[in-house]
Amino acid sequence: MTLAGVRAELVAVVLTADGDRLGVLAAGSPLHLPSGPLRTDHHSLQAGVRAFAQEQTGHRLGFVEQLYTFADLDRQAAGERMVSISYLGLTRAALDDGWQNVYRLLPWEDRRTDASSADAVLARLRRWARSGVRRERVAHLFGVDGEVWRPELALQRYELLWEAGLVGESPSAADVSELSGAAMALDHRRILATGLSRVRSKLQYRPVVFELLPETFTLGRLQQVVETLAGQGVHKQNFRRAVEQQHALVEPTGEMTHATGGRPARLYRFRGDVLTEREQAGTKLPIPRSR
Amino acid sequence: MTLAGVRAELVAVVLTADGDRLGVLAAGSPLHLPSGPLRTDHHSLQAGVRAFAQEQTGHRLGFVEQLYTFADLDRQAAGERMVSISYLGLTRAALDDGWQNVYRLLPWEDRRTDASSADAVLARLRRWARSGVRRERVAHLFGVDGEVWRPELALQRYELLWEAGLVGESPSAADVSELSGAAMALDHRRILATGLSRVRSKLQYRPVVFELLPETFTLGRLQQVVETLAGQGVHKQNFRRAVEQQHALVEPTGEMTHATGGRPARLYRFRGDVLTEREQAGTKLPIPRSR
DNA sequence: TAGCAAATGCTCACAGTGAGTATTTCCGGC
DNA sequence: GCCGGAAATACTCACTGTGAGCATTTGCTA
Repeated sequence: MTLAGVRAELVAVVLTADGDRLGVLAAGSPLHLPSGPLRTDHHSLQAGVRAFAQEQTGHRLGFVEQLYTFADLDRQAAGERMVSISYLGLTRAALDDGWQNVYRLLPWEDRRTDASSADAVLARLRRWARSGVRRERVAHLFGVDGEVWRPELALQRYELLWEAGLVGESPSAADVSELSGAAMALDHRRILATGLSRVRSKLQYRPVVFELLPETFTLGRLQQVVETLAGQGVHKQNFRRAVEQQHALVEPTGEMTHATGGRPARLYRFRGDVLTEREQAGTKLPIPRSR
Repeated sequence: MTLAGVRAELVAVVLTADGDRLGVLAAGSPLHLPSGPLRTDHHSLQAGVRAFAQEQTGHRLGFVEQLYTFADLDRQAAGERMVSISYLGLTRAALDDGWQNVYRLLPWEDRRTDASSADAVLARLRRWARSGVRRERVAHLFGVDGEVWRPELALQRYELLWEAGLVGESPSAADVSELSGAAMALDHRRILATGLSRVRSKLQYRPVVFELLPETFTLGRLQQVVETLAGQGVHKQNFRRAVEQQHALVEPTGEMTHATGGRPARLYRFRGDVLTEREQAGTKLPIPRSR
């Protein structure tokens, strides 16, 4: 039995939504997500993430949540095993040169437009997936052949593309640089996909986007942020209905803004008790209403 | 900047359902979840969990999934920081003395009966939660005052009880041994609650319980396992309807069993493609059907 | 043979949700 | 000052999913 020498590091997927663009903090070539060693002066992992993110990037993280811990052997360096604990962080910032556009790093995840880049990936995928099982998987993950597109499956889509050799870092990758955009270090694109999946999942049961919006906002702004994260347009009228019905989520401030280009819009703010992180969605089990 | 010396260990929440009892592997006094150091001969973390679980307990794990990584300072020993990577594992076994009954360690999580133990906890909680915010939290998590009980909030309920000093390991705990059952080491009860939350969450979008059932089974058996995990009874007819509608989940084998005590029941098996882990549920966003 | 137990079959009402139409109210340009 | 565009806001409608309950089947056991 061989005990491993271990080094531990934190890796952060820091996202921000600026208009219709989704940004992630990453720098260098190949691109690295911000990361740093685990230190003893961090009270907790979360505190560690907040601290080094602020030090390295100058951005204060609002929402922080653990994603996944990686420690596969291929991350091992010189006899010491590397344990990477990845975190998702949301912050509010304008996209400058510290930020990368997520939808250039995972182009197939943006379905807001007519998705020409997605089509390119899909065409290559179809060639790879001739057999039944692969084909079903493609259909399920990419929402074709009668299946629906699910934004939150970003990680599984990445994994499928990796298997198919359609992202730059695949072992079997050939000429795919135009499909997956800029090179990313190690498995950082996978970690990014994990973060995107997570934030989209959270979006489903509660618009956990208040970290990405100013104090007050219009429903149109809120919808835009949601669409930016989901990578997909939503039905405007129904979106407002859903948000407004979700009592205890937002409330009108009473003020209006005229800066929308059309009819003036009511301003809203998130209600305080939303901040106490109400977790999780309704069950799908047929549970009796009574009792 | 102080770099931490780090030790890494794996901790497993291994669950099994035996009839109406939910079992978790734990031994010793106080009870320890099975755990072991991270070793270099493990290809991956998952492989490591499978290996040491099999070595320590003799049980082969079916489903395995990472839960959470803990590394708070209070887990630190002698200058070396301990990073605990916890995993959920499901297996099929009969409850013998290696197993503990989950609903004795988290008694308030069992709502299948008239829940006298849950009432005891709730009474203490109400005394603790007089103020508005606390009261709302209690209502939300414990499904009182018009709110519904959500099985998958097990972790948040544990955390609330911990804050309220109503579990044995709370810093502010008084005479609560009768509420939370046997003592558990470190934060192992929290990790157990995390595992329970996770398995219940997964249950919502897909009955990921085939690891807990034999090759073939009746819908009644399936329902019993689901109820055991969820800690809650479900509506029988609607449960069958849900399962049967969920095409591609189960299929009848064509055989019947007479061992049910009533009318003979059709036997079912899980369909093969379920095993390829179709992730995640339908979105709650009002996304247009067309396109 | 009666009665029980569990499985199975079927109906119904209602809430939630996707979708579409219509109306209001500002701005900018002419 | 008037007109068209843009966005916000308001309402309606059909359909489906889901909670609930009633009814029937079919074995076993007393």
